[in-house]
Amino acid sequence: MLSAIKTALQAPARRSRNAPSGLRPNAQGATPPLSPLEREVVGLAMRAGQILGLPKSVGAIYGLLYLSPRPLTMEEIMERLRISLGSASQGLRQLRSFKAVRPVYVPGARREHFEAEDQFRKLIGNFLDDEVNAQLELAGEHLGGLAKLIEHEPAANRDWLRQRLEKLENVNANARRLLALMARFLA
Amino acid sequence: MLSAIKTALQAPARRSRNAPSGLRPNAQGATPPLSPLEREVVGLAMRAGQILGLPKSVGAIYGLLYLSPRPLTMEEIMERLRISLGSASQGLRQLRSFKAVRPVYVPGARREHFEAEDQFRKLIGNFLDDEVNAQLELAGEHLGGLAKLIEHEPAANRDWLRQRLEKLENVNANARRLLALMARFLA
DNA sequence: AAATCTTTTCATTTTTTATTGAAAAATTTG
DNA sequence: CAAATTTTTCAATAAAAAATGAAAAGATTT
Repeated sequence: MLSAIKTALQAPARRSRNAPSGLRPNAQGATPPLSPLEREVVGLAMRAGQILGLPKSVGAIYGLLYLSPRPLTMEEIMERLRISLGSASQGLRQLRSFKAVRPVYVPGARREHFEAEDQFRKLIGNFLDDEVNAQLELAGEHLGGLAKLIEHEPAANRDWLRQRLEKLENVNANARRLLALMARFLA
Repeated sequence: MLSAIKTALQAPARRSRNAPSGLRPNAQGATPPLSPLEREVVGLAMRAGQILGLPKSVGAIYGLLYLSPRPLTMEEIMERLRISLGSASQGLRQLRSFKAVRPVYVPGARREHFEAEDQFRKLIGNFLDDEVNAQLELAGEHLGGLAKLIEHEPAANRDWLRQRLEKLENVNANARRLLALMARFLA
């Protein structure tokens, strides 16, 4: 686990005196450590994200924003989670890419602020579309080309292999149906 | 990617002369390289497995067995996929643990033989039960304890935080419903 | 348009995960 | 029950993934 986040999650560590490199300290001054509630929710989001194959820092950012009553800047995110500039930037980019997080206009603020999408329907819908469906289609295309490779197999196996490939195609088709069912459930 | 599997997938490489360490050469003699069809299906299984968070070698083993008209021994799996003893042993263990592969009795054979479970209903059902459901329950337990942490938050935020936590609990409940729906679809 | 501030990029470093293979354990055979 | 064979375990290594932070690029202000 990212040791900085581990630290942020476990120890109510005191904030380091030095500003993170390349950015000047937040105007407000001290960044408070994560509260117990925040630690829990950030941890939860990290685990949930990992199931979907996201880096821990990405889940952590989402968790922090989800529990924040006001939009946060990238700098605040960095400081509170104790992650680097690069992680914060890339994590936010990834979260924006599937609309789990959106930039919000904050009047008079120079820095960009972010807030979490809290409609999980949308979140999950996007994920199913972008990730799962894409994979299914890719697999479907591959499967199409396989039948003709059977000719290169020993004659004795061909019928059996044909059955197996057919079964794979059924699975693909059923997976699409299941996906559609899930989409309906979410709507 | 595991370079040996990469090799096995791409080059119709000639079998190495030396027997793999610790095992004497297969009685039948030469192990044929993967056929084009096998290469495709093994690759497909690797990718599918990765979506579920499995190591590539595990997906590869399943793919090879899925396309094999007869049960294979661990040694045959090692040789054909060109993976190590340890990977084969651990991969088979993992596959057996969620019943994607089962040992088959082959009369007169000393070595254990394996075949792939080809009923994807069962496979997916097991996966949903063991992995997804377990995670949901874990998350559910965590969520239960969070409400009392709200007391430690600034009073001004408490109502808002309560709403957010409530939403999370709804999501958890809905996810369970969705899981039940999927189970019904599979049956 | 120079200076200042903010964000992105990306080569390097760190961390995590997967693989290997020798040794230990278990099993089977004679 | 000893020898031979097969399977599992696990410490070491290799490969892959994530995080870091300095430098480049992009904005905004004065």
